[in-house]
Amino acid sequence: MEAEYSPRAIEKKWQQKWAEDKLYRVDNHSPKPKYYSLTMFPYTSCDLHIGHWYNYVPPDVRARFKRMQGYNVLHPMGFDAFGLPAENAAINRGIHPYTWTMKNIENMRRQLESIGTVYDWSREINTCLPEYYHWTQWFFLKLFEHDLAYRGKAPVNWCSGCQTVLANEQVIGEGVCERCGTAVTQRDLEQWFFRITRYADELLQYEDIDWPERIKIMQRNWIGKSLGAEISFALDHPGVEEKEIRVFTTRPDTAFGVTFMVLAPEHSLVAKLTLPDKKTEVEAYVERSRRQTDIERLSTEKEKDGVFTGAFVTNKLNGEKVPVWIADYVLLSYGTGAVMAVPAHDERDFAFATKYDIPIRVVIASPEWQGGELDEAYIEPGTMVNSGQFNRLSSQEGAKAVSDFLAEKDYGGHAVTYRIRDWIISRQRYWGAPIPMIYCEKCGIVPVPEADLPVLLPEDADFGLTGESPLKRNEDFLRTTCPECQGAAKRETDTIDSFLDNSWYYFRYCSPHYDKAAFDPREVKNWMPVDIYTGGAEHAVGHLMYARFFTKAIRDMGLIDFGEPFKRLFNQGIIIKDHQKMSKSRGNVVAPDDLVSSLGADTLRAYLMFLGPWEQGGDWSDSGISGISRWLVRVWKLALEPYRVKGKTGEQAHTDLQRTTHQTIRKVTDDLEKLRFNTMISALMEFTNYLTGVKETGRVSDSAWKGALKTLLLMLAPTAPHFAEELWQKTEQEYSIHNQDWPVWDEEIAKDEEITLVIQVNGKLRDRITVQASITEDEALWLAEESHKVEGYLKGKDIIKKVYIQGKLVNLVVR
RNA sequence: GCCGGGGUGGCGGAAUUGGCAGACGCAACGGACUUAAAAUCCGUCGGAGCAAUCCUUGUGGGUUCGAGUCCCACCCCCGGCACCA
Repeated sequence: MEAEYSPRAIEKKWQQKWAEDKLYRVDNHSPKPKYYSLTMFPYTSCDLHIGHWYNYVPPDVRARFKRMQGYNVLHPMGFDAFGLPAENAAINRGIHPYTWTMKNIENMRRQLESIGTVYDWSREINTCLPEYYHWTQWFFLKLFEHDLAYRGKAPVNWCSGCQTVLANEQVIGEGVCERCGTAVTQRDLEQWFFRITRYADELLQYEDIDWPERIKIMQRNWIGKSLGAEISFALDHPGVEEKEIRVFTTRPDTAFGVTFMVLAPEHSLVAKLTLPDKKTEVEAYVERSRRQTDIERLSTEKEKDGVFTGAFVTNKLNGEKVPVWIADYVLLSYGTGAVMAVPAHDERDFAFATKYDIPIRVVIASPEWQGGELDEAYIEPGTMVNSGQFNRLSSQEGAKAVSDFLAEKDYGGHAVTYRIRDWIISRQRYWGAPIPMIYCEKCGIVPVPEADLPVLLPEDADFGLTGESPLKRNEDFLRTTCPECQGAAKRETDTIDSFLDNSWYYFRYCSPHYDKAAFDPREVKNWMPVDIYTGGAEHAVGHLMYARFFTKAIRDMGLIDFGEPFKRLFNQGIIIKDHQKMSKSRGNVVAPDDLVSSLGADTLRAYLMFLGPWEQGGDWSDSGISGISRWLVRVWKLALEPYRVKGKTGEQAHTDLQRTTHQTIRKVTDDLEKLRFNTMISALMEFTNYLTGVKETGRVSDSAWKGALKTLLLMLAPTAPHFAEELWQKTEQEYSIHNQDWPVWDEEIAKDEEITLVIQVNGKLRDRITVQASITEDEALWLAEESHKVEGYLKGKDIIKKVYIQGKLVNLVVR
């Protein structure tokens, strides 16, 4: 009797052997076709939980499958190591972020190794090491050189919890910090920006990539392209230089219905326009909106309010004077920060006008409109009325006609506006790559020369949260000399948003230790773009959009010749427990280390893939995993307990075995291609059950049996790498199973000889008969009508129609 | 409110193009083995009914010879966005 299946013993053994043999070393110069399989690298936190495994195991299985299929597979792993959480955790524990991060990485690497992943660890990257962030800084300089990085003052998102500025993409839900949940407020600050808006239009193009519809929609919404018109309103105000205020509208067809204008409270003209007797009220309103958090300010429940400035502008289209108000429902950051208010055709304007008793004039007639007053805003398209020469045009025609007219008269014209804002990358925190810029009194903003990179992050820092970078308090760091005039100068002390680190890591994997540049262009040409990228959907408008922007930006610098980094994107679901998200506070976290030591990595790998469709996630069940354990033990016995031919071997048993084997190869291969891991496991289980029956009856030759068993082990290898390797060795096959070819199927052999013909009467199942797959329509119909079970349903009725579906069914329609 | 995804046995989930609903597994129940239990093996397992048979994929309609699958209306759950002029 062979040894029992003991995962603990075999897993360690093989992991060591594979590492010694450098089995997973990726060769850059292989003649095989390349396949770049990328999984979003983890943020360095304390521990990997079962959710991480759910992210890493299925791609690992697929990468192993692709290797066996003959591809040269790059399936690397690394760590996203800079950023606020590490710094916060380090502060809380009173240790240095570096120490904390490196300790975590060590643990995470150990955990990732323990699950039997195929990563080539010689390619590991770590974003917080100088050999990496040297090039993050270099890219910053390149973006600056190409006018894609600039310093500017703008109202920015401020998180008082993290004491730093956040990018728009890091503000989530109703305006809270994605890291700490604190309500975000606005501050006017000088910051570094990346000009992602320059790529807004190109980012809307998805023709060349295979991405989930959902992610594309989220990005489209985030970019928020709106077509409309910009319209100039004449301003003639004592003591004010500006002679116009421009607004953006998506409804130029309503321009004759403007009865007031609203400026954002922060608009630069507010102070200049406000009449002396309105000053107190206006200033109080501006002050109040400045202090509100975005949650308060943007709450849709809040009643719209505002203040009249006392000023008027003239609508150039009809010569009417309309009052200028300020209100916080108008955002400075969108359009021109000013809107023309058309209360008859906009809900917000309607509410506002009703509240302050401002006239409401209908300029778009609905088909039902009789000329009376409106009870609510009519926002649908209609026919233009009260609009001078544009009357009787439809909204659509009118919008174009009005815009054309505006352009002709130089009153404005067609315009496009985006919701997306430039990417703020300054962080007033320690744990990040220093922004490689120098401020010189004489020369102004001077980039650090490339030769001086990296600008090292000093080890000693005082992490107290003050709202300013801790680097500012480090004199050795702060004081420097100007690269241009050699005079005394100061360094930029803010650090780079870690989203830049992870916007280019997949380029680094191609040549992870290259020290002459961020990447070796030949290796990038060899490996990029990524063939499949897998990870969580939460990165839809953050990381995934930044990475696309980054790739397009460096393409335009001539560094690469493609604009999309990830050909195919796939988002896995999340794994839950007892219908709830796993979290420490709920106490329902499944700890993988314990499961590995009790059940084994292979069992856990197979179970994670079995519990549900990968894109949907699934419900973790402690008892469910025992089904996988039992299955693997059954396979173990099937392979190791001797096979005995019983009686005469039969031709039929042999063809059956061949057919089932080839059908299983087809199913498993297809499921792996389509990332349908749960049904792949089912198919392997069915095949196991089938082989158990074959073994019991013993009607196939010893060699046929061995062949089928070998195929089963090969198909198991990606899922259960240690288990399959052990059985491969025990059945005296050549090491290593992971270097074998993936089995292929023959469509002819996989073909069914016999089929079950379904007989229906009026669409209801009445009989099934087993027939040759080659049956003709006439034979099938004849058999159906002759069926004993069907007889009763046909008695006394006329068959008015006979439906025959090749190889499937007969439906007799009777009356 | 808008945009995605989803709703199938006690549970997780299967079901190419509209063609045998419930694969595979868990749990449960019955049996074998055992002094006993665990493990293992064999069997049953959507509901009603003694049975023939009938009912059954969130609800209600529709198209079709035939609907889990397509169309219309609605309900519920999950995720995202939400004053964007």
